[in-house]
Amino acid sequence: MSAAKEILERLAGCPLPEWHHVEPLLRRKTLESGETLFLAGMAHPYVYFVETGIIKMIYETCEGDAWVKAFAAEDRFFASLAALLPGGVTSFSAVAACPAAVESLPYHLLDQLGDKHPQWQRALRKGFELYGFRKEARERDLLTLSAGERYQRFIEEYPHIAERVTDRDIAGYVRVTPVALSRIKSRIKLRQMEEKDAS
Amino acid sequence: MSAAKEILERLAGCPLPEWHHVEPLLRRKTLESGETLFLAGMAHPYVYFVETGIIKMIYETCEGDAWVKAFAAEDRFFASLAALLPGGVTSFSAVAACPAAVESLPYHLLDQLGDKHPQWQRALRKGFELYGFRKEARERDLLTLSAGERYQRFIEEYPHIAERVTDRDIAGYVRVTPVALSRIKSRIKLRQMEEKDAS
DNA sequence: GGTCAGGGTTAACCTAGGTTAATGAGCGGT
DNA sequence: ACCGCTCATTAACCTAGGTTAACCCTGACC
Repeated sequence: MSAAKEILERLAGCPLPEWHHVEPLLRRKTLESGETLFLAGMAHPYVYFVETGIIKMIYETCEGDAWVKAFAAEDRFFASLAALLPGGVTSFSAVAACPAAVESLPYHLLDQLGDKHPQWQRALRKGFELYGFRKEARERDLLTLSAGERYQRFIEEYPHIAERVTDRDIAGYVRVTPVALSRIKSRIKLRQMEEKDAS
Repeated sequence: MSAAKEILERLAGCPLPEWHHVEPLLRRKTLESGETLFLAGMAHPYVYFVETGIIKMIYETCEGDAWVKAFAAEDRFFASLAALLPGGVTSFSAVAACPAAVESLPYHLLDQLGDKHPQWQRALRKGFELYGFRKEARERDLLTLSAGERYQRFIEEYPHIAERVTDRDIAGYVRVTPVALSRIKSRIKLRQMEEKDAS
């Protein structure tokens, strides 16, 4: 069973018809750590499904910083929404944060199947619903939390990701420099020591 | 013609069937500036359509800050995605940033119509697509731009909103305090003066 | 007219995080 | 074993923004 099928049918909540039309267009790709899946600026209307490993989506600024928009680990799907819209291009790049295997499908195929079958349309809508839900949470964290709080929430919420990517990437996600993240970590350690001493 | 119908049919790209089933559940509400539409923490599975005015969506922290997630002006729709999901609650409040009139529809109705008619399902999917697209852009701005750049982008991209809300709300959107925004503005003014002097 | 409240500005001070640079640990390649 | 690389840490210094408080302006209300 392909990761794509599993993920899409979980979204739809039912089996999806015409999978035999999908199969031949499903591309599988394995990536080494650090290998690029796609680059910002490309027209890239594909949806990805993570089979194994972790993909990081990054915004690269002209100053050379690389801020991490999101991580996608096993069983997640992702895409550049901007690139799915007609004539759109990705504003971020996707890079393997550790050895990974992904599957991809062209969005126009999903779009067509959506117009033909309510089950597919439902899967797509649920997919966008979930995507929006995640983005809403990310936006809230960036707006309301301090850097230290964002770090703590990240390691609590995604421990399975935190332990498999570099601190550098975590810093990019938390939106601080690696130096600042190191300081934040030592501050936390210090506080934990103090609490232990007090008790 | 209601704002909701106009917005939804623009999303669908075609007329929507069974509008007579929608009409009786469509609620219209006018708000004075500062009046609350809904509060964070509520179960609130409704989609809103802005007829006139501007609604701000805000995250209120326990420290008493109010950060502005987004503004919705004329012809926009919005909802708390988290509250649309079964059992979910809003994590933000919606407040009129100036006198406003909105229409609302219960999401379960849209969900049902989506399951019945491909046109409705398409409208919903396009709606989520657009919502995700906007959130993606917001996330990028928060990750890659400095406070000053975020302010400049905001007044360039949404001049019709910028001139109708208070600086206090703009500061909340840019994610700085009103004091810092004032400083940013005077810094920009200073730079413009210098450029004029140089030329 | 006077008063009051809220928004915007400015100044003084403080803190968190950015910047640069030096140091050391881990690791693959030769 | 050695080199070279990347990553994490630490220190020194700097800057942007937070905090507090004083001030002014405007508009609503009495």
